[in-house]
Amino acid sequence: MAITIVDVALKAGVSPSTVSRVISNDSRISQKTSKKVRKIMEELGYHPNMMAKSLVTKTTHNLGIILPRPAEELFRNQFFSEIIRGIVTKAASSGYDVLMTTGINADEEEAAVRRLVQGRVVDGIIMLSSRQDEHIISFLKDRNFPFVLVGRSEHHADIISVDNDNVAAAYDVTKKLLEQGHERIAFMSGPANLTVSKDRFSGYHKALLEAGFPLRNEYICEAGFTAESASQAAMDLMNLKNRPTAIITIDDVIAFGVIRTLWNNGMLVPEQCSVVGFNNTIMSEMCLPPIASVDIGIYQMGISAAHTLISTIKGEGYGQARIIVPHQLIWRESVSVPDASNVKTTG
Amino acid sequence: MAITIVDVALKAGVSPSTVSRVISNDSRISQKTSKKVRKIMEELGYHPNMMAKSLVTKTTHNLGIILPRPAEELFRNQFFSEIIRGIVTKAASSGYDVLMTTGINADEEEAAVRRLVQGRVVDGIIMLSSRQDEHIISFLKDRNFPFVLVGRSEHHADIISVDNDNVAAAYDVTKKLLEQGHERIAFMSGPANLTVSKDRFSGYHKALLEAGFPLRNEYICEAGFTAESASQAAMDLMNLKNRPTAIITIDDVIAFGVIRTLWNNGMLVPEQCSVVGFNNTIMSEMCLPPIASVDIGIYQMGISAAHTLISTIKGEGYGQARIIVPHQLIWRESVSVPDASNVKTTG
DNA sequence: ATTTTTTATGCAAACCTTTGCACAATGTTT
DNA sequence: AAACATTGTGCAAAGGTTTGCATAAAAAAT
Repeated sequence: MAITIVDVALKAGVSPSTVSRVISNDSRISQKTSKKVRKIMEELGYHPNMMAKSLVTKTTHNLGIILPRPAEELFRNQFFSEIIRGIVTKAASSGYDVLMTTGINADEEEAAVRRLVQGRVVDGIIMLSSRQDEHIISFLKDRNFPFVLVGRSEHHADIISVDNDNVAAAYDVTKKLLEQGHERIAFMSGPANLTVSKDRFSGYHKALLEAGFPLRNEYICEAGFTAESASQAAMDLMNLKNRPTAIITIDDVIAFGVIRTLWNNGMLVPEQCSVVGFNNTIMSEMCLPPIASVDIGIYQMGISAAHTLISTIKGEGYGQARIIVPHQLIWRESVSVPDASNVKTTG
Repeated sequence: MAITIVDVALKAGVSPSTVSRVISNDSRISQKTSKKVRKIMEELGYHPNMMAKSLVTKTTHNLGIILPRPAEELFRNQFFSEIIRGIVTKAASSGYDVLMTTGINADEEEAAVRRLVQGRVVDGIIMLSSRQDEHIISFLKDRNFPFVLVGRSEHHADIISVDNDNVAAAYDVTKKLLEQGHERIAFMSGPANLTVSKDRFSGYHKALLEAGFPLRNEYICEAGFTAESASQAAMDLMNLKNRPTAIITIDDVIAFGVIRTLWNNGMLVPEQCSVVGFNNTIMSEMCLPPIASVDIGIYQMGISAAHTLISTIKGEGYGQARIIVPHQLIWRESVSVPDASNVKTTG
């Protein structure tokens, strides 16, 4: 039988209420009593039962994370370890623990959320959105339950979210390539229906327009989630009469696939073609050549998400906000000024 | 005000006990009552308050994970996302959530553990040991609190742990290289004080002995945690009169560092020297050339750890066990049969 | 028709805290 | 010395479940 607050009270010759007040540093307790009680607590190795505490305070000091469903696939993407690291770090330093759960399918996922929310298991929830969780978002909103979305919701504008600006990031990358003299810049997305694909394409498009270059369909292509999936698209690009001098890819993995494909076919990066990735994963700095990429501040997003959620739980403002974490271009050897022989060709 | 079990009971015209029994599928409840109560629960959107439940059952259905302290550094290593993925997946499918916490320093870490254990926040704990947590292990053991260690404890033999066999893995790698005709095999560890460095070295040593080859000091060297740290050691090896025909490194990152260093100095892998990594991270399959590595089943370790912990919590056996997850050699292009011109040189 | 067994339900205590309110003791003002 | 303010503590209710035991109703056995 574990030792409780009344054991401490008895031994200290005070009431449980007093012990409770000592623990919460209630100003009304005298120095003397406080010291005495603390000593007994120490002696007995007392630690409050959090369940009992939560039951009365209606507070758990837990932050919930719903892991994206096909955990299998998505976890590979360094994204999740990075963001969770951010969340846990911030949470811990604010006195919160992080509770993770996941569901095998949409129904189970929703059940998990209900369990956490209605079962009062967590004080707030961070949704790692990579798909349509609109249903769950509605559920949380209806109940006015504290939550923040990492990413972007298409249907709900009036929620708290933490995200990066993919349009701006792609715009910056494209613009920088243009400044370096590249004129024939290709864009290789992931699966086209992903928001991130669309957003980054927009940025690319915008920069091109601004610089007065037309959008050329043969420079726009699509890969999947894997390096292999980039192969065909890469070769198609390089077989064009006016091959691009630079390729912007939507992810380091795809950039990797492109570089490997070119290499396998006797073409060097960046000599024959510059390649840019996204997300600045370990891979990008390790590759030969190291891949220029965009650090979209994933760790920082985790920190921000936890911070914002905790503020919301405590009722310190927010309530509605869209927090954008700044990105940063990381220029590496996979990019160079376009080769003279390539540059002069025009489309 | 949230809706409680008595709201349901009232509306269904039964007592709270009955509702409780309906929820837990108590066999004594009649079909009719059960159906009636379930309908009301549905209507009212009732969900039990887990805190209250935990308070009386002394059970939380939470698994705790203590994240290694310098979370910063270690998280980079894909290890943690993999293992957590395994843990969460298994936990979820067994009706458990996973609660993560961390401490900034040793004291905070211990405080966190006490909070979880004595505060009855979790039913069991998974320790991700990468350092001396002996103190915490003692604490858990003394209290007879369910926990499993991922890794190995030097001081405590009689605990449940999940690990891979690094000695055997390195032995297998070395043996395979010997079989391919390599005779001059170097070994590059990480920081030498790490258990993993020691174990893998043992395996290497053992295979060499068995094959009748002497241990040659100039072939044993040490790198750090990063690719850069491997540079000097790699060049030292290649500058030897009898340069090795193969290098076994303790981690893919180090293998990567070696490959890059050789490349920068005009040497090709595997033509000039074969290189083997460890851990089979994304990097190893993405590298040019892809790195032969050892899959030590990290995801599977997560699964096993969660599985074993849950069994222990439920009192289904275990109690003391050392579970070894099998490894698997993943042979890739960074290894080839030694070049004839290299082979004939002898030391 | 009575007793026994079985089946289905309810009562109330217990789990461990926190906290509003009342109260006692001490110190301060008139 | 009386009235008042201040300070420190305790009482008891509340929070939402589960569960051992008792009991009522129904079914089965005598």
